[in-house]
Amino acid sequence: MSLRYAVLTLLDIEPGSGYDLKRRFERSVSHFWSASHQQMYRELHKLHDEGLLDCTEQPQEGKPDKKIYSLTERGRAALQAWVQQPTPAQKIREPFLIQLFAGHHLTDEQARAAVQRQLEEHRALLHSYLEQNERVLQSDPAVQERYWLAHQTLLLGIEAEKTWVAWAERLLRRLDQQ
Amino acid sequence: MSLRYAVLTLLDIEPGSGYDLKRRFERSVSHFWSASHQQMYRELHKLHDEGLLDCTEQPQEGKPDKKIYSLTERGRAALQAWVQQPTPAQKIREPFLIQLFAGHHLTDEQARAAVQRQLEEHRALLHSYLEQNERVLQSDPAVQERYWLAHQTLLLGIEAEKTWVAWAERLLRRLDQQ
DNA sequence: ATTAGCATGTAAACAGTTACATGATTGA
DNA sequence: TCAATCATGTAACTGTTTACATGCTAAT
Repeated sequence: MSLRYAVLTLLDIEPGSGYDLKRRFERSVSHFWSASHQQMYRELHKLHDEGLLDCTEQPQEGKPDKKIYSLTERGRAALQAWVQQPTPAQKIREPFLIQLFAGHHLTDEQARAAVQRQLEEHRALLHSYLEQNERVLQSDPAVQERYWLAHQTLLLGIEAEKTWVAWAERLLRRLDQQ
Repeated sequence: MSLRYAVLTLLDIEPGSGYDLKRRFERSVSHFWSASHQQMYRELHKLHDEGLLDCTEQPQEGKPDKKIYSLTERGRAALQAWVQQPTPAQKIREPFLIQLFAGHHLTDEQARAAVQRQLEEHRALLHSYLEQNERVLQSDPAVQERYWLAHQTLLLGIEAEKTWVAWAERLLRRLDQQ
């Protein structure tokens, strides 16, 4: 149920096509949501059928037409109603931690390599969130003011990745000592 | 695909029934995996059909029979093979952060209440993980030694919840200043 | 020539949630 | 008597991933 509101939220900030949306998910909300382009298109069709989105086709030279979606009155009302509802914290599902939990099947060398891989992935995420943060801090102060709560989500993403990185580094040092 | 290996991992440590398993998920791996009892039973049937699990029925007085599952040779081999494979980091999906991202639809008072609710949930999680940790630290040192990597996952859970709590508290102070 | 990016979609498989169903025991 | 715990299951639905499909442009 949350994907639809993630879609409505981004289109509320700025209208766009399914393709646009996919990229904006990757660039601006990947620290708390992700979705494939198939999910986008399906959700956009559904929301359009339900009258929460308007759609205007925009012809382009040498490229397929773009279908630009934007919120209708009802769409904005639906988003506003949902935003005010309590939401339970998401359950975590982290396959890598299952592997560590079954870690007595690993040699120290294998464990080291696995942790090292995760460390690199999380360092890369941290790096990209920090870059995003720099971009936000250099943007129009009036926009920053308007979306300051949205910005807090990025700060949480940064803190979460720092936590992962620190944990993985500590674990690697331990594995090295053995 | 990961649920099956989570199930195999727990049954590898100690055989048990679907019901047992459900409780053990809640008590010992809830910081990185969760599943409903329906998922357990379905997965157990599948794994049994595929020959990765043995099943022996254990009659009980005044209670329904228990079906005790344990790993077969092939089950152990399948787990060991999977544990050694690289796994990509899980994508995050946190509905509450969508709500904050659309936070310009909230009054300060509504935002405060929402953050407060999350803070309480994460404090409760932190508390329960710390309790789990105490139990681990008071258990048999030989067992602690054997499962020290598994224990690392709990330490990450604790750090992650501390990060959430600290973030939410900072955000609340900010909202109060407004 | 090949790869990457733009742009949209269908179909099938897999995973997860919610609701319903049964039936016994134990404790408040 | 009512709720909780033990113990297992079916059915329907919703959500997510993976594979396949088309076709154009721009850069290497």
